Amino acid sequence: MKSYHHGNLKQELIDCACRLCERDGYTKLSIRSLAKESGVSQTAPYRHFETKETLYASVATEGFKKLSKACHIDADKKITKKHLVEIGCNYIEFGLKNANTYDLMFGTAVGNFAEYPELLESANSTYENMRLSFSKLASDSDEVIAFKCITLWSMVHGLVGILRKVQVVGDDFDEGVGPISTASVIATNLEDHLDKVLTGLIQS
Amino acid sequence: MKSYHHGNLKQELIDCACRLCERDGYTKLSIRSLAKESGVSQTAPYRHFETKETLYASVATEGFKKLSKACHIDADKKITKKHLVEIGCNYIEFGLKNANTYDLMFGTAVGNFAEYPELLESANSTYENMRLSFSKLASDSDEVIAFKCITLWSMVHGLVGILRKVQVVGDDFDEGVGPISTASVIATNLEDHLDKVLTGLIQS
DNA sequence: AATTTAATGTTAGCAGTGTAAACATGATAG
DNA sequence: CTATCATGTTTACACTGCTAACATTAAATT
Repeated sequence: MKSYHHGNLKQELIDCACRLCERDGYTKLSIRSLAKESGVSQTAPYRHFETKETLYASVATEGFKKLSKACHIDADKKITKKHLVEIGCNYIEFGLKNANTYDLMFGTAVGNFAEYPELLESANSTYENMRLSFSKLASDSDEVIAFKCITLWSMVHGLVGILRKVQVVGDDFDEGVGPISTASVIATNLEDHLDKVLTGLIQS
Repeated sequence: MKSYHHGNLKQELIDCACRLCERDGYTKLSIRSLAKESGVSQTAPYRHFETKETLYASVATEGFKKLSKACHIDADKKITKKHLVEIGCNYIEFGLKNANTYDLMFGTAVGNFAEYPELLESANSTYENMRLSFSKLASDSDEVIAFKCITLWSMVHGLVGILRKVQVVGDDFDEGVGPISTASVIATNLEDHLDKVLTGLIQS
């Protein structure tokens, strides 16, 4: 009883892609399998996504929207260092819990964000979130605020990458004081850790 | 006049893979093109690399060796904060100049380092370099040293990722005080930046 | 030195991929 | 009611990773 036209294919493809991407990693995602999953012919997705990269861009856009939401602090409240720590924690938590999507968002799968306006906007809004919070924390110049944003962002981004990678780097010489145990300690005391590194940053 | 047996195929494949990987990114690397480039049949590489991931692992191993070398500080000298800054700078410089190889080393192309002993060793030696330097900087416990390593590593790793990504994130609202200009400022004043963030870390 | 064995190469072929071109269907605008 | 256009299908091409069966030659064993 299914009709020739699907009706809502694009959104269904995106949803499905997000799911499969997070489950198996974006490398394992194929347009054909996606089409099959949606009960549609192999090339139907091409009516909605010019290339595979366009599909990637859509998945990444969804990712940035979720990340933005996860890092959003209610704007009415007064912002304190604690809030910044919370943002950082939420960011890292997102990166660790949505590792495969995170790879797509920050890897090279989508080469040039500027080619995908929605992706650009969602990515920038993540930054804008952070910018706003810093601007409410202290009356810094725009330059200083941007500097603090980039610094915090690179810190939490780096932690996501290293915390993930360390798990995979072998425990030959760990013995409770090596990188793995240490990473695990950091991961379970994220707030403390971020508080520490943020203190220096905010005072600067 | 070429003989049936190549003689040095494995090494030539690795070298060639490193070159192509850095030039075009590891996604564009195919075993078949690699074989053609080395003047050998499509499936000859399979005598030396069980799967494509094994080849990736070899390229990543080379990458970690180079990274280790780039971050090596002569062990005889007394280590100062300046040396740590230099290590960080060299690390970041490597990441930015060998971006595609860096992706392979820190992405998910090679799932489990433990399956590739040489990769494991070369990756760990990068860490070990850092560990040694920190241990010569101050008489901290092994735990504290490991903590400082992970923190520094995540900082420089994060900077590599963000500095690269920001270039690609659109400049709609940059106007000289946005993320792009800021990232560029940080990139051209890496030493200052690392000095700043390291000061807090070392004192902790 | 002759012969067996193992390492390294080739050929042929399968299943899967991204993508383009030509065609089919049906919702919608005139 | 009809023409148009968005959306779907079929077919096809060039490419991929990888396997199996076979060829060649270097190395080990007798």
